[in-house]
Amino acid sequence: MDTIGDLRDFGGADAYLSQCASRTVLVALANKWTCLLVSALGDGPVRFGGLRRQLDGITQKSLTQTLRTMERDGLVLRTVYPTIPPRVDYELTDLGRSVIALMAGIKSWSEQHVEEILAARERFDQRAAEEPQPVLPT
Amino acid sequence: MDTIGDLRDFGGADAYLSQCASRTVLVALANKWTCLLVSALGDGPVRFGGLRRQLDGITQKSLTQTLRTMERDGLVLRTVYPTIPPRVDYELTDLGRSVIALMAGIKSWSEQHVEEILAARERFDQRAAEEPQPVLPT
DNA sequence: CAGCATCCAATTGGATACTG
DNA sequence: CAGTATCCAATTGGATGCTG
Repeated sequence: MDTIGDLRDFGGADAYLSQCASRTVLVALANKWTCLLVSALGDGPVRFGGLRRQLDGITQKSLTQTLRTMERDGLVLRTVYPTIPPRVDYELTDLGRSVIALMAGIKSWSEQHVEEILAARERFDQRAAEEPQPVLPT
Repeated sequence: MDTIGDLRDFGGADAYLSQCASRTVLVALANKWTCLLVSALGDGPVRFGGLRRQLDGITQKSLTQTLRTMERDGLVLRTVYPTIPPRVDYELTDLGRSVIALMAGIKSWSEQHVEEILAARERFDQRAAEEPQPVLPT
């Protein structure tokens, strides 16, 4: 093994380092809307309105912003049909498709383990409430 | 197939729904620090200071907060040694270990595809700059 | 329909000071 | 060492109104 071989993963990128460009990629992926959008787009092209309905709770602003960022990052292809009223399709690029497994994985892990986590939260909050309070001078 | 069979994944949890508890789990996972912390804790117990050094750019406040949330969610086990000076170890629980693959996967995907994404960003910004500007009345 | 622009409230994040 | 507490700046997010 050569001396620097172990240090480099891929061209030396290391998301642990705040100045490494890969950190910006990780930040782009690691947020709820990107995760849910990649999952939703995993089945094929969807229109703006369709995504808005599927991602319950997202605002028009956040949807537009997240889609733009994903388009800029090369994850999403945006197709505008010059019809009236306008129609815009969004679909994953090859690059985008290569993250489906990870993003959909997070979504389904969340769904599979909700109960376990809710229980853990209750236990934690219960312990915290039972904890001896610092004595106050009476 | 029964009528509700297709609708339920796991007890009916669906992170697409804003009111579903699984959405809160997804939100907890889908952020940069949780992603990097799970990855960092994947190798075994680490002390607070060690994590702070490894996760370049994290503040003490964010580190404490994220670790507390993860502890509350049952992903992390916190062990305090009553020594002077104090020493605190953090390690993943079984539940936490079951997300390592996903979180570390995001980190390494980011590192593997940085260049591709940086190139996509440049192309996008280039196109945007070249776009015909709306005519202004002279 | 699929946006953009704007205003404003709320949450997040950093810097700093102090403690068992 | 491993925090807590606080203040304050910055970013995010929602609500609303308008447009090709």
